[in-house]
Amino acid sequence: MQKNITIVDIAKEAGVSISTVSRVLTGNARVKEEKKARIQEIIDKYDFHPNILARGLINTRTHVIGILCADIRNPYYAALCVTCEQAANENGYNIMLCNSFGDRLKEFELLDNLSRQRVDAIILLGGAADDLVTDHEYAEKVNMISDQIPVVITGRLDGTPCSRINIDATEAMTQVMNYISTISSFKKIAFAGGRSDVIFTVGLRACFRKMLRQLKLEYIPEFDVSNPHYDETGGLEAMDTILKHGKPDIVICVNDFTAVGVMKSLANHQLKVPDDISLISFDDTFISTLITPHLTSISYNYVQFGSQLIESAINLIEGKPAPTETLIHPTLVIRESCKKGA
Amino acid sequence: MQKNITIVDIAKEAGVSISTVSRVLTGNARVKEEKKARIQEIIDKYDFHPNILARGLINTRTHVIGILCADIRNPYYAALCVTCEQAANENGYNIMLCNSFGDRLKEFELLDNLSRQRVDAIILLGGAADDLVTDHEYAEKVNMISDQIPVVITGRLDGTPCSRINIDATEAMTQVMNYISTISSFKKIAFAGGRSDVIFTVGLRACFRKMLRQLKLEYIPEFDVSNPHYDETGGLEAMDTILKHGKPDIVICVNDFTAVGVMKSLANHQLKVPDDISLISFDDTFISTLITPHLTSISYNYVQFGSQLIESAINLIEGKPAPTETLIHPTLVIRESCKKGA
DNA sequence: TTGAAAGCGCTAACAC
DNA sequence: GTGTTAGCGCTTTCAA
Repeated sequence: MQKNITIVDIAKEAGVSISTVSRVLTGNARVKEEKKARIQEIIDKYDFHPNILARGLINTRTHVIGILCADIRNPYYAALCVTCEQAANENGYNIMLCNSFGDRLKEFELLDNLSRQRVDAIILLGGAADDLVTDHEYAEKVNMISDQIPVVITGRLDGTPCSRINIDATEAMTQVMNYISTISSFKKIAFAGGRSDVIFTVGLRACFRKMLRQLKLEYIPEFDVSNPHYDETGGLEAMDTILKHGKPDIVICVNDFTAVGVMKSLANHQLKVPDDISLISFDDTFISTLITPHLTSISYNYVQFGSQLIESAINLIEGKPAPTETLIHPTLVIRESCKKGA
Repeated sequence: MQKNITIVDIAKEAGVSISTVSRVLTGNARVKEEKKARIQEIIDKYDFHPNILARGLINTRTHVIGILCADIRNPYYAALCVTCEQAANENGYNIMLCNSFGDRLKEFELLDNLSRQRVDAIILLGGAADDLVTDHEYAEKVNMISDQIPVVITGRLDGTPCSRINIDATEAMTQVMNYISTISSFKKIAFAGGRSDVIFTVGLRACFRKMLRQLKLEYIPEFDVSNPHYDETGGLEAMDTILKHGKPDIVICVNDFTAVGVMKSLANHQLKVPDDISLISFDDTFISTLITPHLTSISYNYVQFGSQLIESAINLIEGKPAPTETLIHPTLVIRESCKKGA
C-alpha cells in the first residue's frame, strides 16, 4: 500500500497553495489559466482524486444513496435496483444496497446502519412500508432518521414525511380486467396469491372486485385465494385450493413467481395453459419469458420507476421539493399465457 | 432537517471533555463506570452516532466494501452478492454495489468511482477478470488501484496482485462426468453454450474432453457447441445446432439460463426432458427449481463463496495475508432433468 | 487571483 | 482516568 497522495502534495509540486489547488478541484473560483493548466496536469499525472471523506466532512454530503429492499434475488427488486443505480450514477451518486430478507429487526438495524454511514438519502423498497397498517415503532424510527436524511419509499408509512412512489394498483388491475372482458369465454375469474396485509395487494383485490361488479362478472369467494408467500409455493398452494372448488377460466396471479406455482399446480392436475386455463400475472420480471408459455403480465416501466425514486431523493437532498406521492403507470404486456379473444 | 448533534454536544451535556466521550464511543480506553453510564445515557437519548466520515478521515477506513459485477439481475450474481453482503454485515462492513452490464468502459469508470469513494476493498465478480487472456490496460488500472485498496477477484487478472477466489471448474466437470458415467445408456454427450474466451468455461471444456477420454466415451465435435450468450437465446441456438447433427443422450449446459434455452429448443423438436434427452447444468440458481423438470445442476455453496470473498478482503484490509488463490468446491445436486441410472 | 487560516467531527498521543 | 491538543484532507472565508 502506497502513501495516499493529497492536495498538499499536488500544491507542493505545482508551487502553489492548497487553496489554489482546491479551487481548480471544485471549480468554484477563478484561477489563472496558466496555473490551472499546470495544476490539472499534475492532478492527471497522479490520477489524484480528492478524498471524499474530507469533502463530506465539510459539506456533509457523501453522494451515496442507500437502498433497503427485502431481497435483491427477487427479480422485481433486482430490476428496480438496477434502474435506480443507473439513474443515480447519471447524477453522480452511488448506491449502497442492503437486504432485510423480510426480517423486521434486521430492517431496523440496516436503517440505523445506513444513517450511520451518512448516506445522503435512503430509499425504502417495500418492507415495513408495504404494510397495510403502519408499524408505529417503525414509523417513529423513520421519523427520527428523516429529520436528518430524506427518505423516499414505495408503499406507505403513515405519520412520516416520506415521499412515496408507487405503482398504480387500480390502473394495473383495471387494465387486466378490461383485457379479460374482451374475451367472451372468460366467465369465472380467479385471483391467486398475495397477503391481506400488504397494501399493494389489497389495492389489487379491491379493484378486482370493483371491476367484476362493473363488468357484471360473478365474484366467487372460493376463487379469491390469498397466500402468505409471494413465491412458487404460494402459487401452488393457492391454485390447489382454487381447484378444489372448481375450474376457473382464467387466474390472475399476484406476481410472476406465483404464476409459476400456479402453473405447476395446473400441470399436476393435467390442465394446460392457456388451453384449459388462462393466466395473467403482475411484475413482468424476466421469469415471464423464461417459462413456457410466456406470461401475459403487467409491466411497470422499471426505468421510469427507478428514475422517479432517484429524482425525488436527489431533489430532497438538494432541498428542493418532491411530490408527496407519485404513481407509476403500468402496462399490460400480452404474451401466450392467456387464451386469445373469441 | 435538524442540526446534526456532535460529540461536542454530548460532552457539553455530560460535563466532560470530548476525549472522554470519544473513549466510551470507541471503547479503546477505560472511563470511570459512573461517567461512562452517564455519557452512554445521553448518547442513547439523542440516538447519537459518531460521524463515520470524520472517523474515516483519521483511520482511513470507511467500512465499505465495493462489489463490481456484470448484472445483479443475473441470479448467479444476486446469490453471490447476497452472501457477500451477509458476511460483510457480520463483520461490520457495508456493501456498495455496482453493475457494469458487460460494458468494459463502464467497468473502468465504476472502478474509478469505487476508489474515489474510498471503499476499503474492492471485489471484482467476473467482468474483465473472466477473460481467458487478460486485458493489459485493465490489469494496469487494477494495479494502480490495488496500490491503495485491496482487490479480490473471481477469475484471473495476470500481472496483478489480486487474491482470487474461484469455483473449481475441473472438479465441477469431473463430478458431472462421473455422474454421467454411472448411467450406462449415456453414450453421446453434448456440451451446450459458453464462450471460448471465458476462463471458467474453457476450464470446463478442457475437463470435459479429458474426462470423455478417461471414460472411453466418444468426443463428437458437432456436439460441443459454444455460444456467445450465457442466456436462453444462447441455449436455444446451441441446441438447435446440435440437433442438426444428431440426437445426444445428454446435454451439459454451461449455466441454468442456457439450460432453459436448450429445453425450449428440445420442446420445439418434440423432444422430452429427461425421457428423450437428459440435461445437466451449472450454477444451481433458483431457476433450477423454477422450471419443469427441475434441473440437475452443479451447485457452488454460495455462502462459502461469499464468505471467502469477504474474508480475504477483510484480511487484506487489515494488513493480514490472504491466500493468492482459493478454490470453491462444487457439488452436484441431483433433480429431475437427468434420466435415472440403468 | 492568491495565500493563510479556520474549521468540518472525530481519534489518539501527550500531559497531568 | 481525564483533559488538552494536534492532526486526518479538504473547502471556504478573510485579507492581501
